[in-house]
Amino acid sequence: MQDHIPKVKSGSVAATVHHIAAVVGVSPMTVSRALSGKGFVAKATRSRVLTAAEAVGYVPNISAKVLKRARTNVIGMVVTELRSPHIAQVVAAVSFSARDIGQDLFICLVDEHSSGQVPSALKHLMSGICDGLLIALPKSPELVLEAVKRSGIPTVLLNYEKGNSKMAVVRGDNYRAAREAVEHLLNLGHRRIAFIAGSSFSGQSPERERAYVDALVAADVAIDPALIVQGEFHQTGGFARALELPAMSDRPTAIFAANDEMALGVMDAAKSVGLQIPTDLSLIGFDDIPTASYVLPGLTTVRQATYEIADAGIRTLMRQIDTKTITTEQIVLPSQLIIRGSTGLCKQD
Amino acid sequence: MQDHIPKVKSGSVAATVHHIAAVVGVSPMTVSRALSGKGFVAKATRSRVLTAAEAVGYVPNISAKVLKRARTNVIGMVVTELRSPHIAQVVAAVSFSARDIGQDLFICLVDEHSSGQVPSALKHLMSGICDGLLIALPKSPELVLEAVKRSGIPTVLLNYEKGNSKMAVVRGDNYRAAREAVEHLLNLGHRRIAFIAGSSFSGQSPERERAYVDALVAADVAIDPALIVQGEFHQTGGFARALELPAMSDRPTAIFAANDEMALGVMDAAKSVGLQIPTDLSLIGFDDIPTASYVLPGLTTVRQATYEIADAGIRTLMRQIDTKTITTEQIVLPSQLIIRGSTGLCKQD
DNA sequence: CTGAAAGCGCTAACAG
DNA sequence: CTGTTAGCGCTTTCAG
Repeated sequence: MQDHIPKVKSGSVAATVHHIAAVVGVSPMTVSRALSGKGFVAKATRSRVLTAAEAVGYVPNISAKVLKRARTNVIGMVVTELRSPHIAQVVAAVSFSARDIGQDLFICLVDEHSSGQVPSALKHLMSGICDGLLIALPKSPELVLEAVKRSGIPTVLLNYEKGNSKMAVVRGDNYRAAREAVEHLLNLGHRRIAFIAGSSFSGQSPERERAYVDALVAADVAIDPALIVQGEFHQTGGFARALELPAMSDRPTAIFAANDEMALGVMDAAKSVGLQIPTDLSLIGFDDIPTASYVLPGLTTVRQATYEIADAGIRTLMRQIDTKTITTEQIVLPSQLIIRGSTGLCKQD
Repeated sequence: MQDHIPKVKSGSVAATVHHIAAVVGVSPMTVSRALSGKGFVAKATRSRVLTAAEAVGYVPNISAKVLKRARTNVIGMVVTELRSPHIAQVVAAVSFSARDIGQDLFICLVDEHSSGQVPSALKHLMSGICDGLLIALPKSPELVLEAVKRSGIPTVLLNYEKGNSKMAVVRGDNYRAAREAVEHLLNLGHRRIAFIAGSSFSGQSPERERAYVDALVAADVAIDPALIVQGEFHQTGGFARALELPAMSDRPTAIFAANDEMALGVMDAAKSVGLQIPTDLSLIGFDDIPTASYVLPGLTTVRQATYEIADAGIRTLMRQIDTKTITTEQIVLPSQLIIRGSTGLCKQD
């Protein structure tokens, strides 16, 4: 008595396994089997089903799958910012990696100021649509992470550098590369080196700052708190901080910015106050965003292994999904100091 | 005999209306009504339901809603590129607008080279999860648009400037503003003006080019095909084109680039070949990406009404969704010429 | 005001 | 190799 099968695929009504079954003259279950490739279906039957499915433009309804707790082959990604070139690169890389292994990616931009609430977009993402979640929140509130962990959905954190998250993390190395960057400046003779910090939420900037402090201490250079300033990861932040330079009594001869955008801000500010880079001021950024290699002089910076991070993130997530096991490994991929024209010998000896 | 109700919300099993119903001692239907606010529920009952829902951290299962063809309050957005600052701005703006009216946004990055296939991510987006679709494909293959149209899902195209799409479109003005930009150069005395085109897929660059041609013709300046080059909307494209300048027999005194990224590429290339901007070369871009106002000299450009476009796009889409009517209006929002330091008087008279 | 029934599209599990 | 049954979580419809 299955007479409530939708009539015919007409215009805006999507085809279902029932339609195809009716066309081919088999049961919906056979269609399902033929389409999924699981179980036994006669070759002839299968090809007829496949042809019919193609003809009606059949698209399986994810939601029905979700309800059956079946795999959706969709993974969700959560970010708080997309206008940052580096984050955009990470998202693009993840998107490519996902596609490579046949997974679709739904990206969600959640409000960084979500006052103690789990964003509803994230709730949606957790409600079964996705097989797993990739979280790249530069400002991850612990509360959100808690909620995700409790939900039990396979999750991997990207570029999150903080203790006790008890979730799998894949990130680029911050400390070692940042230390190398500062040592590069020290080797060039710089002693007055400023650090422009980003936001502290993801733990990345603090690690870079720790490396900065350690490198100076190891070189017997006293830490001057006046040289550690806040740039909030924005170009405007770097710009504003650099504009203050000429007024300083003993101005730094080099600046290490916690990301490239702030460094580019410094670069423009330097020009506007008449400081030549690298002659008057050496400059290092972090991330190696595309612009870093086009500006003049080229920006010395630290390149994170973005594609490798994305790939490892996806793979780690897929492993959790496939094995139905939540893991908590921490994968750290090395970053690399890229020396370009923005750093030079300190001439103020 | 509903004894197959899941026992208790335990850890990773999401709470359902049944759980809440069991806790409160009512039927699932009453819970549904209380939660949705539709239909009549005694005040006391409602508040008990709400309390219980809050307590167990209830999140409605979208997929179940989808299956019932109910509204999901999720809208999907499709883009082919996220690393372009302007597109990132558009996506961010759309995301904000969506949140403002209580809708969640799922963003999907689809492959621009999707060889004649409708990307599976898009299929998923169309399979009921979303109430509507916002499409901002700078390289929209008509095939994809066709598939979307056939599916009957409410859709709005963003910044798509091509005829016969038969879908609603919201976009920034290209022709008028581009013409104003070229006229600005003409007024400064420039006659040798080059145009660096972007890709032609979205129809935006061709419109800007048409404005360029018309402006020159109206000013009795002959069109020199050698001055119309292809930059593919990339910074590298603009950079490469500009590097060729010094070798030209009668090099242009001004360049109009179809977007800011190419213009910034030109800027860096100009520096590297020893051309001063605006002294030796005037430069105009398009989009007014954040960097445009930070570089030195500031980049003269055309600002698209990004937030207004996003807002109008969302509103147009919501109207379609709310009224269950597919519309095909074309909304064009004015763009604005922003004059900064990269354009100056032509000195080669 | 509340409940019961049914079914959205799909697929495990079981039965032929 | 194929079909039947049942049920995922929700809401529309109809009945109290």
